[in-house]
Amino acid sequence: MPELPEVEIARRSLQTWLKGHEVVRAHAEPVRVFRGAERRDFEKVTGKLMKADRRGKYLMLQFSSGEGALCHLGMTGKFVRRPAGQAEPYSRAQWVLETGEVIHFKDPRMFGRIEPAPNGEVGRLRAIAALGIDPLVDGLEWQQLKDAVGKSKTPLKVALMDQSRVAGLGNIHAAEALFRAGLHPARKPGTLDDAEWKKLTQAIHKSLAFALQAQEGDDEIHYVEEPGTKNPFLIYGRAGKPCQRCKTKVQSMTQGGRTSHFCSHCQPLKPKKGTHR
DNA sequence: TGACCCCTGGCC
DNA sequence: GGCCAGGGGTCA
Repeated sequence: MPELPEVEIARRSLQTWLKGHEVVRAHAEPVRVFRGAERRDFEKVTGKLMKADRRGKYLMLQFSSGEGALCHLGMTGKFVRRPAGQAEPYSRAQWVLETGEVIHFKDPRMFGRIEPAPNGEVGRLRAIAALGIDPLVDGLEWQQLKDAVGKSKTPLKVALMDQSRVAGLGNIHAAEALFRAGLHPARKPGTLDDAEWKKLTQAIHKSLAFALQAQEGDDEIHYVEEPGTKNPFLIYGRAGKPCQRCKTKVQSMTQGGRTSHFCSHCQPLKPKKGTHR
């Protein structure tokens, strides 16, 4: 599931692939990915890639034609580079380079989104204006996290996934950060003390850094997996299995319509008295 | 603020 | 064969 790190990798890949090249033709399939946007406008998104920015899980691309695009990978969206003439399953949009190579936006489930817009408007679209702090672009200090999330009345994990507060965390990295910080996903944000906000901020940066370094120069993230498992994460997707730290059985619960995984021992709901401050 | 919906591959 | 995954938009 693309969260901030995967989108950042996509951004870097596009920059690499398009550097020194030119999109000579853009084509969009008649699919949901384009939502309300004029699909035909995508065909104007050509030329050299001038700028590739990311904010949260959104990519903002600007081209020398003057036309750009706002892209969201959704759950299964991905940019791939293929040789000329090679069919790509689930390709929803294509950029053809002067070399004949094709950059496909593939997205089997079509939760992704592409919105063509003139360069000057790409960064001002409503979806972008609504985003909160991006931990990589803006940096994220613990006071900022406390300000953005601390007043929320929703469970901590739900608040962390609220893109208008912190932009870029999804179900996986929110769960990972909470585990690293030793915080229960159902804690009320208002009950965290400063030490816990500091821990959580560090944990967010660590979780994102882990994902970004796991990628190592390739065009997609290859998480390092524990031997014998298919799951590289500390807590995400480990329901019913022993916690990697304390061997307590990992719990799962539904929050905001998403599954949350946590360890009731490492992430107690009631903060331990006297261990902080 | 929360429920519902979109969509389909993959897993049980 | 059926259910689950889930980001984000929309609507009550």
